[in-house]
Amino acid sequence: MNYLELPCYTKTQLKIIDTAEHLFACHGIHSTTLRMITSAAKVNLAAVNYHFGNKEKLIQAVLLRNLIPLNNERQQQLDRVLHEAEIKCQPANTKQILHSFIMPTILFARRNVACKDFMTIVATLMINPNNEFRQLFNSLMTPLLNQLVQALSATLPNISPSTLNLRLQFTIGAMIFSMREIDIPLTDQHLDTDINLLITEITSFASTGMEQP
Amino acid sequence: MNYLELPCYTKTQLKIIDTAEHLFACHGIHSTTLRMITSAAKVNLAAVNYHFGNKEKLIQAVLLRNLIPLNNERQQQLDRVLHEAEIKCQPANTKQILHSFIMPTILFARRNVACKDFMTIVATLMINPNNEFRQLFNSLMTPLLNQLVQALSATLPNISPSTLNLRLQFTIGAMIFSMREIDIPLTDQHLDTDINLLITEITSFASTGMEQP
DNA sequence: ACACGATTAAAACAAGCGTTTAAATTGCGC
DNA sequence: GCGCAATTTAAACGCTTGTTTTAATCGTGT
Repeated sequence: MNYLELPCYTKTQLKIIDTAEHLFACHGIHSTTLRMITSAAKVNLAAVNYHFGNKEKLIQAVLLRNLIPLNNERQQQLDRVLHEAEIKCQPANTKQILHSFIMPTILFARRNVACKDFMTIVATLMINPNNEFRQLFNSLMTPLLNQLVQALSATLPNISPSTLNLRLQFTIGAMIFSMREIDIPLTDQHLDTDINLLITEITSFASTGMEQP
Repeated sequence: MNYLELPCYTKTQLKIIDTAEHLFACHGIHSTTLRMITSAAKVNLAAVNYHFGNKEKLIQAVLLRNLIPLNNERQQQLDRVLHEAEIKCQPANTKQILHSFIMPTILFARRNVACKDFMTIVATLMINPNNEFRQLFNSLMTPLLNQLVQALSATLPNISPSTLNLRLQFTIGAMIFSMREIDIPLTDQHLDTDINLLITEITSFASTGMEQP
């Protein structure tokens, strides 16, 4: 359920999308100009309008190209966890549920530079309230997040759904802030934590916080 | 220590700063034009350049006007917690330390619309890696955050400083995402949680996560 | 009431923006 | 190898941006 497909792009279109993705993350979506994108991608200025229609549709293409596979993977992991729990006739535990969301996200963010860049775009989207792409973003995220809350509710029936909502929000915030080397000026040491350690750390951090009475 | 002072502004300057703060949060710093600011503030277009020099210095003024009082308050709370612990001749507990940072932040974010708007700007700043104001931001935050890590280290000597760093990063992420009604599409219910409940929730969420073995 | 610095006002500036146009070039089926 | 559609190119479009300029107005000390 909810598995979405992607259009297939030509080489020029991919050059543009790849470059745009990186520049969007570095300088922000609105500060990135078509001239920056096309000159970095070594294509003509008019190529964006020719291949995508306009700048906004290019942004949407960047979002969809990354969010659809990522969400498909998250959905697959959650389905697996819920299915295994169903077999054992008992609800999945908190750590498993959160892991099904956190693990694919961190793996994606660490896959390569482009993916890491993309997560910066997503983080900016989530934080900015009046974003024109929020509706698109929400339509992609809502089904999965609702399933997560539902699964958590089954596992933690003593905690009210509104509290679970709040704590899931905390969890997503913690995850987003852990994904890239956000230079929170804690120390000057670079945070290139081992990826498996990072996944375990954030999952147990969120789980213990989620389960507290 | 580390208490900084603010310049005092004229009425016109304040009108501009107030308006800019709101528009920056709504549309992003770079998407907000001087014409948007000056027309909303009902001042002349040239007023920004006359009073602040240029747009960048206006942005810095907005940052300083909010961050300096907020950080002074955080510093005061941390000093108080550490002082009380010193009197009792035992390290402050995790919850107290985190509370000294979280409580002033959430109170500030809920003070009024302008403050809430400002936190959106801060969140965007923290997420975007190549931001031109990061250096200014870091110079304001580093001293306080280092003290926090140090205090946590004294309380939780069995947890490595790098792990504490990571978990403090989680904590800040959770806090940032809880501060404004980020429309994470969980449910369509509006998240106007009671402010004291929110502070307790996030403090204990972060504390239990911080203390796990 | 006058003078003079501080502030506001209106207009213009060059530069950069997204987009469009029209011509040049490419690539592939026949 | 020709022809035609797909793509690329270069140039220009109208518009908005941050900033500057020059003139008008304000406010206060004498």
